[in-house]
Amino acid sequence: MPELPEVEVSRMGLLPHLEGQRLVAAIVRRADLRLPIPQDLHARLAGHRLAALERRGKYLLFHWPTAGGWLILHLGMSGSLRLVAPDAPLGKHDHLELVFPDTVMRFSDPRRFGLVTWQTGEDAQAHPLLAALGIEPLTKALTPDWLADKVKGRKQPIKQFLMDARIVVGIGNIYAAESLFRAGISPLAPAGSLGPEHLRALVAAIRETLREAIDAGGSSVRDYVHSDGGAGSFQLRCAVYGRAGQACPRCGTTIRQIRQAGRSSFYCPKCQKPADGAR
DNA sequence: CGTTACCCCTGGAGGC
DNA sequence: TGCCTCCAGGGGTAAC
Repeated sequence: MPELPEVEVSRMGLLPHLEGQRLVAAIVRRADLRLPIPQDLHARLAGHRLAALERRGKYLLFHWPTAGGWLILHLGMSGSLRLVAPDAPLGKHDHLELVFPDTVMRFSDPRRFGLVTWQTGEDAQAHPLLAALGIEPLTKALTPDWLADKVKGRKQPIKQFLMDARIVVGIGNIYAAESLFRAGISPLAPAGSLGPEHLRALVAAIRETLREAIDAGGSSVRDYVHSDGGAGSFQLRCAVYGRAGQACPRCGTTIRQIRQAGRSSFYCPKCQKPADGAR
């Protein structure tokens, strides 16, 4: 479920409840995720205040300055975070609990592709998993010119290129599909084949798609906290993703599903042209 | 170097 | 009801 917008919505939902709170206990229920959850989290963090909750790509960064570092969390494919009452029944896949005086944050992740780790020091980005990450798509770093330089000579299909976190972070399978639809570009188009017009449209499309998804989630943050459903309780209406066989909302042509690098892609063969001819 | 294939894991959906 | 297969919004690593 979680791409950049879902992670950002999680961050926004947690922030007002957790920022400045003193940790009472950290309880590891099951440690064997993609990386083992450190067993010494409680010893490290108990009694310390959470000073900030930031996001880098799809990673959430919990800053504990007085404990000397950052708790880094990734939701993987199936992870979610909830705030619950201390006596709420424990879920089958609740692997980590951060207990605060008034609430408990629970990290649930059925598939265990997520991770929790610790980075000592002032700079969370120094962690090996973060050090090589690409730019944030919602900052001014993402421009058509910057993208033009990156796609130069690349034959890789633009869909896979967009999902490469070493280039741009946060764009997963859904928002890659939706952004390309909005920009009128085929997911099959070689990245290097896109001209200035396409790149301008693509940059705008990525920004709008992610921003709208965050706004859609933000409006239901209240549902996210203290309820079931987690950060997935909001859903941006998709134009093409998951809509194979249905009519394109723009032109009515049947939406097509293909497979690229092992992932499903959805697109309108009429609205989304291979390279030239898109608008 | 760029790009693809495979792997980690559980659960839900659909066919038989 | 059960068993089987396929699929899932991530991403690191090995291999071509």
